[in-house]
Amino acid sequence: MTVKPKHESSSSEEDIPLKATVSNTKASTLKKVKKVRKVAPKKEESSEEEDDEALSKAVKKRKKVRKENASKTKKIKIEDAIDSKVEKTNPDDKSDDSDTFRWWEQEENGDNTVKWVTLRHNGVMFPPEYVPLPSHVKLYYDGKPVDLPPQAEEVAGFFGGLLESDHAKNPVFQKNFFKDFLDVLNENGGTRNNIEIKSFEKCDFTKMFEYYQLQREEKKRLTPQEKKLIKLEKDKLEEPYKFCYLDGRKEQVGNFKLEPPDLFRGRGAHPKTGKLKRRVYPEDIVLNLDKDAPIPVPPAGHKWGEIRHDNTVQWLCMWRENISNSFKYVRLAANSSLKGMSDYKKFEKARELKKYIDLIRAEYTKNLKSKVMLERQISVATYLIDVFALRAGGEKSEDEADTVGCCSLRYEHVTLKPPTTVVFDFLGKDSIRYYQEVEVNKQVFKNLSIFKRPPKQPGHQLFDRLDPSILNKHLQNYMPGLTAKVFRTFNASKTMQDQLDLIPNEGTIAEKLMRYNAANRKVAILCNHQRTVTRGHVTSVQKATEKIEELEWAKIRYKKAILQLDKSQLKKDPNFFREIDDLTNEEQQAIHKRLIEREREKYNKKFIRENDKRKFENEELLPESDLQSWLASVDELEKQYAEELESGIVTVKPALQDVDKLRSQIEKLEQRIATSSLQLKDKEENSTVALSTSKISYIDPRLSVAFCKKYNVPLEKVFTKALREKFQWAIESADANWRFCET
DNA sequence: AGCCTGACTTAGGATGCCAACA
DNA sequence: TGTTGGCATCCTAAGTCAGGCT
Repeated sequence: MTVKPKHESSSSEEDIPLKATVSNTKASTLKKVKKVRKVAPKKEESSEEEDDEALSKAVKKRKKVRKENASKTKKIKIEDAIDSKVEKTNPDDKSDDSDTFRWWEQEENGDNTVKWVTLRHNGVMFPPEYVPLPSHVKLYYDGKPVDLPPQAEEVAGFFGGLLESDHAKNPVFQKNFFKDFLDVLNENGGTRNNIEIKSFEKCDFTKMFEYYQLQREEKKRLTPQEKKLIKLEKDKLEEPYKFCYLDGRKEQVGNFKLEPPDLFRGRGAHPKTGKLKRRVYPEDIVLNLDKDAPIPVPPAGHKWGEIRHDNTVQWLCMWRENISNSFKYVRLAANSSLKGMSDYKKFEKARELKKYIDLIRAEYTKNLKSKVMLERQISVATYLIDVFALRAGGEKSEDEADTVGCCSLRYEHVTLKPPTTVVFDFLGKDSIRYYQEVEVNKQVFKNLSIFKRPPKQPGHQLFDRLDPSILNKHLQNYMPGLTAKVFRTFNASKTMQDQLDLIPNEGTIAEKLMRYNAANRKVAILCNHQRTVTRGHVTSVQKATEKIEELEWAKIRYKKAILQLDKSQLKKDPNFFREIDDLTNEEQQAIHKRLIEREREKYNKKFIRENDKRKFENEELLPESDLQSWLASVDELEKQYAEELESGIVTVKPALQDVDKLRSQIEKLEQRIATSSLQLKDKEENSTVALSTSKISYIDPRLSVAFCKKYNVPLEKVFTKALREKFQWAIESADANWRFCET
């Protein structure tokens, strides 16, 4: 799992003398960490109340809406209706290439507010209804099988499915799950065989877990044809929801599937993790379509919550979720024109920053010494956002994970080491740790120490005068539309461009690609884009390390062999033999053991496989003696190695009893060691860095397009199919000389 | 003027698939 | 010829930020 250090704040508080007067920070004005939310007092407490309130509100609204819309709903077969309405420009052409709306070739249209004129779609795809488990699969309580009502069984099953995951071991997750589970159980009349469930500890979900495992395996075992058939079926069901018509053009919908009910999997130390995310019904859903659009037919026996005709937004459907009472949307896919246009605008905005960045940097550097505390804070914050690509850092409520960004940094997140070293250590978005020990501008250092002066202490806001909206308002003074996040985009793309500029236009495609990825990695590190190490990472690193050790061992062994043939070599080239005693006896022994072990395994496997094959083909089986003789040869080798270790004299194949031959073997081994080491290093460095996020969101795609054109690298080597679709606008508009900004 | 909601982008983990490899 | 590891895709959580409301 990701590192989540709640490290002690080392209080290395140097009192830095300061010339400029700073407005006094009274303890009373300090924002406390855990600010009591500034919401209406009732909202505070119990989640049941909250849910009830939200529910009844929603119900009222729904009723109102239903009344309003009752007359509107026409029962038309929606698909036909949509298709008949659409005048296709090229009716027979199925290739989506010519279907695509090349908005980037159009005159730029300044109006942002109206997103479409017509919008038609089939609503959202509902998840299947719950299918109760077979009667032999049950939750056990205190050793006894429990008869649960299906609604409660479903919730128990959610937990059962996660049994071996970290979530299920998290006490907060358990507690939240158990409470919601009991609620559902009680709402549905309790257990049906009079077992009273009281304690989580007495619940045994293993039967459920095993059942899901079994199902999964069965699914895997299906023949390719069966799998294909199932997929075909699935595609057919999804088809109507995959596309919508936006201004008459067929466009892909992104998340056309409703989120199924589940246990909420909050990230980091989320207080609500494990709570039941309840099933969403048509009555919960608001549809957004144009006024004349046919209304999709809701599932039988149901009605839509509301029909809206708001062409200033880009969503198709929306509903409120019950975990934090916020909205979820069905929206267009990444390859759609609307998404493409906003993406384009995002990067153009970032490029525009280039025109102002020098001035902004000069000003914040100057204002680091401002007499006004707020200005100092703005300057330091802007500096941190600009130099270290921090996020804005809005305030969070108590029922979310405790994570911070720039403006919400607290005393304990920043450690100062004079003269100018700063250690950042905090949990950012998604509870990803940001840990950096960096050198900062002298005045920034001074200011940070002022921001940390008593009476401030751990828990207090570093920037007590600042929040993202103040900061953003300040930034707008420089450039319209400038906000904190623009700096991240700007610096990421700028970094990428600078890094790509350093790559020589030579070598193989593989080499160029490696360098492209190295540039990408620089950006990812700047943005602190991390990933958890994959399941097999530790073992695979170990394997690779052992492999290198073995190559080293083989190399040393050959060097010894050379000396056995010709002692005078040592004098001629002592450096070459320097490493000859590098491996201790224990290390050699360990290597021997691995090599021997592997040999044995190899023969054992070979024997089994060979006989399996023969059995299948009705041939005579190999006698056990064959295996024994193979293994005997391994025993022989083992003995040989042991003797070598004892005597220090190595035995090499007769063919290699020659100094020159040995030398050329050694050279080959050295090559292999070099490549393997490089690969290992790459693997290690990449194990915690996620390259994809910056590629998808921060690096102007035109940089990659220009790189590919200029360096003759096929585009599909750097952009997956999905990315090529998403960035079609960039692919078609950037040439080999395109620049993000002048350097 | 601050607060909160709504709508949008950005994010890492889970899952599924395919190709490289033994 | 099955395994495995790496990558693409799917999924949805978690941010940012504007604007409307009190």
